[in-house]
Amino acid sequence: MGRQPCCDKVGLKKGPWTAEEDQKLINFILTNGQCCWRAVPKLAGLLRCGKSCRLRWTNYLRPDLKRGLLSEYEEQMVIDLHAQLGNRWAKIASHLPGRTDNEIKNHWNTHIKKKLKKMGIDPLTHKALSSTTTEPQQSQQKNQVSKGGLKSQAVDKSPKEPETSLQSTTSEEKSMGSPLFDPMEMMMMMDNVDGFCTDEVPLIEPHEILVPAAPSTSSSCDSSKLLEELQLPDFEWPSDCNTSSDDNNKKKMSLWDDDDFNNTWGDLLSDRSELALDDSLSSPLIQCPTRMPFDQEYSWAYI
DNA sequence: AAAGTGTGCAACCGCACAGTG
DNA sequence: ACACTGTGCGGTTGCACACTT
Repeated sequence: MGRQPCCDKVGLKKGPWTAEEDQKLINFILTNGQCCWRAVPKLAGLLRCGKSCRLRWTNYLRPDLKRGLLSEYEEQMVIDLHAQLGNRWAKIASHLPGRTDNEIKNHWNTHIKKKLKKMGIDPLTHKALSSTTTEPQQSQQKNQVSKGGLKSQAVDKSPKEPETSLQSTTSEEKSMGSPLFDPMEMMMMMDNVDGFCTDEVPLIEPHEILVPAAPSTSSSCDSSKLLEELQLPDFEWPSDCNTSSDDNNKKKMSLWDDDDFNNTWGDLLSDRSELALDDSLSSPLIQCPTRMPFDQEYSWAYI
């Protein structure tokens, strides 16, 4: 049985989102919270399909996203989780607050894969490359299931596991390999704090979207603050984004320049008045130094 | 400086699952 | 049980930018 397209594609815009579209989507979600995605484009005045709106929001506009390259710690976590879970990016992402499956998937394909190969490790099996050529690729079979197969095979045929962090990690998964650290333990700890797993992210209501009253006096890319708030264990972030050896990273991290950040939300909030937003929305927003992921190009300059 | 090539990432596509009537 | 809708997920693509020649 063929599925109907998620939306009528006639007349719908595709390709990169414009600043204006972003603004519309943000304003809509700030006003209404996340609701039925199919209805979002219509209600928000966007010529996009709902799916595209959801993707844009979850991968780029969501206020709880971190930006910038993954830290070494996060990278190691991804590698380890991948060894256990395979290409279940969403699940992996659920263990890395502020990271999206798309981001992790991209990072895996562009960075980690190469890194592992360079180290002589097969990124599919997580075993030494020399040994993978002769051994039956159990791990690969488990992890690298053809399109759509992942869900239809053992992984998700079992009764739906509670998607709560590593609680869903099966004993079988746990028995596989020997992680460099114990993500289970890590996740248990994380679950005990106010952090979240993307699996568990509730629908965001307008009053739940938090906006910083003022940027931190330190560099806004000082993720350690955020980590402190989350009370994550022994999470070492670069104290300054300039410590990154990667110029590209520097550039991206600098997108979180205090000024930009301040202007971003300040402008947004001032703009929102034009949309006749409920004033009650404004005050609770000014609460928490949550970061918004807008990049240089957009940086709300259009506001 | 220009052309060619490589890289990274945002976005799209299509499938599967869950929920509902 | 079935049809249908909405959503989530993973794979893939295309483009912009960086780098090299």
